[in-house]
Amino acid sequence: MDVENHIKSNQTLKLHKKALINLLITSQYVNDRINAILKTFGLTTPQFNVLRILKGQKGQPANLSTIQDRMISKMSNTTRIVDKLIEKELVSRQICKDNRRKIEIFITDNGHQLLDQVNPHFEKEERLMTSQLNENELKEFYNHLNKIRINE
Amino acid sequence: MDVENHIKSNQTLKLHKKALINLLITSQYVNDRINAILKTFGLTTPQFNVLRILKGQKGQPANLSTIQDRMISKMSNTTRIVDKLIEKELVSRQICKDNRRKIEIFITDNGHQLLDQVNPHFEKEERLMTSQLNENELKEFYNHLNKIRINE
DNA sequence: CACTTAAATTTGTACCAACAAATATTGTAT
DNA sequence: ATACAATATTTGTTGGTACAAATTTAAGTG
Repeated sequence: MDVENHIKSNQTLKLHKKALINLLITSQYVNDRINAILKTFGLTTPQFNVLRILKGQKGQPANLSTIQDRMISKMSNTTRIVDKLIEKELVSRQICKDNRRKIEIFITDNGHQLLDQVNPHFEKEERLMTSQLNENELKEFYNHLNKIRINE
Repeated sequence: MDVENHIKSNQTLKLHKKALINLLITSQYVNDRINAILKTFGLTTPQFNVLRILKGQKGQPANLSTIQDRMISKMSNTTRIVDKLIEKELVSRQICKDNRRKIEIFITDNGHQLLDQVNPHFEKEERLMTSQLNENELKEFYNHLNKIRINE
């Protein structure tokens, strides 16, 4: 669907505006598709991301700052996301012996099992959403995105 | 910044994954920049969007369904966004005479004045964020986004 | 008119984000 | 050792999102 149609605009927008609006609409679309999958497993996107980060630790624990560093959206409340995961027994938390300010977070066996269930669906959806773009187009798209964040 | 670096991934990701993650990171970036501007005027993004939609009505009122239709993210709670704007006296609400189920929302003079103040800053930021892409690249970028939403 | 269905909005709940302030622990300087 | 700064996490508050259920009013049917 065209952007003007999507937001039901009655004026003709400049291309750079349309591109930015399309970026927001499309990321919303991607988020919605991902949410729909995760929801069937009782997970939210940030919860899933925390689990993936912990899995990436390969047995090593992570403290909250580390998790926060690796999140796509650097938000401030990893504590409360982890709380939810602990309720579901997907992760566990213990105070770091060396530095009692730090909290070590582990993924549990339950957590691993849930990830293994979710991942095939997740990756299928990722492939589907990018299936209309060939390698060259993906590369272009990637570079264009980088140019928007040029002043980051 | 590269995507792997951004999420501190230690594995090499496939291009289609990197592109999708970059999409989410970049839309987050755009949202953050926009929020930063609106915040100095005491507005949130959805509040600003509702104001813009009402301005686009050119004197005509809008009901809640209309506003919702034109929002970038079609969320369910226009009522509460409008409540915030009424508190700030940027919009007013009155029950439609013809159909008392419908609520007519108007932008106030205050609302217009605030929009006139915000818009130059907003448009400057839009131009800045797209300044590294020429017209042809913007067109490509726009088309690539559409291809991701192909199954919409 | 009574009854049912549909439309438009409101309300409730659970979760997340942004921000600021509070708390707890460690490190450092004198 | 005491005071102070830095680090890591937690907590409180406001605003937003998604979803479902409730409410209100309008419209249609016998």
